[in-house]
Amino acid sequence: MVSKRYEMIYEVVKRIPKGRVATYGQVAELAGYAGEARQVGYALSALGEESGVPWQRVINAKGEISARWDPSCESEQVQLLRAEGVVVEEGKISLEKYRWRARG
DNA sequence: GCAGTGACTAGTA
DNA sequence: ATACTAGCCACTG
Repeated sequence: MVSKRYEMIYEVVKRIPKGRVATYGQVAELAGYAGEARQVGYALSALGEESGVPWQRVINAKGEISARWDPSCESEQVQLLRAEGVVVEEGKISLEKYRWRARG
């Protein structure tokens, strides 16, 4: 069973529209846990592929995909993002173009 | 409660 | 521009 904070983070991640991305800090802030960017990544690490959470839409402040225990997931995340229309170049994403805005 | 760890971020060189 | 360092706060043992 995950912590309540994790569920809040998952809810925010699920709110990220298709073809958009958000940074860890942004997700944390929207979830009401500003400054806990690390916890966002930590929470996503506890996710499963069947969790229904679009974890691939969450990237770091540099627009890059943070490495996990398995580096192969990096390429997989890129494929998922590209499938949604997000252009990924050299493993980086233009935050200025694809960053999600909760305000609409 | 203490110590170690982490899918981060911002600052400095 | 890249590389390194410090700060951050919650989870785990």
